[in-house]
Order: sequence, then structure tokens, then C-alpha cells
Amino acid sequence: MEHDNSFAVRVWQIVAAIPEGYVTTYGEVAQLAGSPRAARQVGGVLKRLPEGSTLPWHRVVNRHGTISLTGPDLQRQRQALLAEGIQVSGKGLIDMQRYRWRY
DNA sequence: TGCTTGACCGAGG
DNA sequence: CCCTCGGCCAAGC
Repeated sequence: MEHDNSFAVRVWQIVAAIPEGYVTTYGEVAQLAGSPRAARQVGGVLKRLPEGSTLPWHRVVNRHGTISLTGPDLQRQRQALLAEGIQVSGKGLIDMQRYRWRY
């Protein structure tokens, strides 16, 4: 059993705070979580969200402003972003100047 | 208690 | 712009 201040819990809290219509990066979430070099782990946390989670995991992309997932997963994230008004090119590129979440 | 696994990132070529 | 490499570190086994 893990105490409720694990890295995963901190990541959940931060991602939950990203407003609809905005995105941020794995590196930014890691920084806010207090582990600036754990961007890779942020992806790991989002990959293993509990079944039925409502966390807006799709609002997190890589530093290039592109979707890191591939294949069908990429399409699912793209649709989720489009559904809330974020423009995403066919290749998964997002205009970060316009949609980046500033804390 | 190790050892492996990456939805990452920055520097180089 | 593309690709590779090394470092990173929480979680899963």
C-alpha cells in the first residue's frame, strides 16, 4: 500500500487541474510534481490510470507539441482534443503557442 | 531486494 | 528536419 503523496498521486492532481481546451507537456507536469527530470515517469503514470478514470490524460503531450502515442491510441487522443476545441493536424501537431496551459 | 521498462528530453551528427 | 544516444527515475515484477 502506498501513502497518498506518491509521485503518481501528485501527477493526477496536476493533470486534473489542466483546464479544458488547454494542453501541457510531460516535462512541465514532472516539474510541477517536484521531479523535473521525471518526464518519462509522467507518461508511465498516465499509461496505468485506474480503470474508469476521468482524468484528462489527453491534455498532456510532448515538448514538440505532438502526440507521443502511436496508431489507434494516437487517434483516440487526437479525437479527445478536437472534441474540446483544440486544433490538431493530421500528424498530431498542436500549436503550443496558442494552447499551452500557463500555471 | 534487484533488474527491467519506457505516453521523455536534450545534445549531437 | 530526421535519427541516435545517454541520462533520467518511478513502477512493475
